[in-house]
Amino acid sequence: MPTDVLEETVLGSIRPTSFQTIKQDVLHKIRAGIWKSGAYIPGEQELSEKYGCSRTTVNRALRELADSGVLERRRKAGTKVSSTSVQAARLWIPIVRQEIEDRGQDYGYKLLEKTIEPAPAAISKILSIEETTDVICVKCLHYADDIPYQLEERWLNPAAVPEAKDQSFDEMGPNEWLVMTQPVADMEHVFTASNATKEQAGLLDIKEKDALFVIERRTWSEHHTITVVRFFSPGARYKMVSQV
Amino acid sequence: MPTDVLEETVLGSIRPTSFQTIKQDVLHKIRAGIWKSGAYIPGEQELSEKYGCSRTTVNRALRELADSGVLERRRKAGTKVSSTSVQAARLWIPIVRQEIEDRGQDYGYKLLEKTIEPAPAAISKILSIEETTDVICVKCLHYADDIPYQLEERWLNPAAVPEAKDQSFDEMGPNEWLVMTQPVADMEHVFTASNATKEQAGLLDIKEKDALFVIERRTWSEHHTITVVRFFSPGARYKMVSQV
DNA sequence: GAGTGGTCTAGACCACCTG
DNA sequence: AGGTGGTCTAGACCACTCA
Repeated sequence: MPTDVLEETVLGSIRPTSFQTIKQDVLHKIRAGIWKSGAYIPGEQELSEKYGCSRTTVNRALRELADSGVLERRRKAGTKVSSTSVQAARLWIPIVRQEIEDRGQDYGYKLLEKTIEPAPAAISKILSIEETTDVICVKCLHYADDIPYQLEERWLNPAAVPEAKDQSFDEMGPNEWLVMTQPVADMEHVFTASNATKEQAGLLDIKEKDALFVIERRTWSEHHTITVVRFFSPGARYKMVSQV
Repeated sequence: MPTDVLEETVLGSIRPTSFQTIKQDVLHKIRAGIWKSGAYIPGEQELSEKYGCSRTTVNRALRELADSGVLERRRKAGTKVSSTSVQAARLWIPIVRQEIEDRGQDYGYKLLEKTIEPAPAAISKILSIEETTDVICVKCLHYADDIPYQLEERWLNPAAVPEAKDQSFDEMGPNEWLVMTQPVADMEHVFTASNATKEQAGLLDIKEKDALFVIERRTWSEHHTITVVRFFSPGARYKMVSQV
């Protein structure tokens, strides 16, 4: 057993080397420059001996590091420190109400419009339905401490959620309603920026052309595209944070 | 052994039930509404018997689903389907050059400015250094097919990367240089939107006040904040996609 | 062909939390 | 107090891919 591992054992706990300890140690070795970018690191077998634990434990540590883009692994070739800076970051996408309440602000909601109309060409394409089909269109506004926080424009596929037709969305936003009633589904997010239209500026109490942070979310269930929604938030007030 | 598992076995492979099969089956049950939002699902022990595999395998499947926010787990309480729509999405943050070349466009680079100057108050705070300390400031432009794609404003902490002082950044952008020479480190990303200043508009060949998608990235090594960088991209041309 | 990572097992102990 | 998930082990077989 090499001395540095022995030190770890003495300094650390008596419990067996955990995969988390190994993760930290690998990160340390990379950050300290001991294992350089692009270089191959020892195999699982060797590491398990050095750390004095089973290969399964080493495997979990290295696997998780590979999942987050720190390491690259290939059978037979081995494991190396990632040289590309393509990093996988974890992004938490909260529901609006929670986001606001978590910051200790009062959440407010106002329905602006709910209509059932034939899908515009662009929307029918996104929802993968015929152009003539009716879709439910909901526009609403979310407030933080009575200040407009986010504008929501949503199209719902009635074939996927027929109950939405009878839902007024007067009191509860479509987001919350969907979360409560619909099973968890696959999502795709597209982030971009746009200039506020005159209408958007009026609703959000900002100036026309002010920068908006735009989140477009598509949601699928087993057989349908459920909904597509765009959230517009004033860029001056909105930040989305991700940490690895 | 229950019939549905038997079916799986007959329809699928002869190999033992893998954690991936279980993940898919759990997702299916959730999407199909068999396991509803907020409801508790069977424990690992019970599931391992139903799937005819070891508890370890079930554990891995459920753990990964919990990691991505689909399930919530607590000891003793059990595992339930997430009721909040707080979803963890995986975000791939590529280096600019790769991003452009992956789309089959030509990558171009131009250094605008490289100075060494006392850190402005805002930057020294972010880099966790004294205000009087010198920092390296680099401004450069990235092109896709000769069209301005992204404006980069970077501050480097000389204490963390002394070699950066001697680097001209004439030919190679600081991003690529850092990736090649510095060990992988911890990162934080903040996404927001802003209006282009007159100067930014000129450089990016857009109109003043046009919406910009802004990525701010901070990078740490073991002992220092290495760098803080802001990437400005025209919102009309830039999209960042994340999928679970 | 052979070495690496990818996965599964059966069993075990433990930390945490709820009832 | 007891059940649940969290983790570790030792061993095994396999898939992939490099030389």
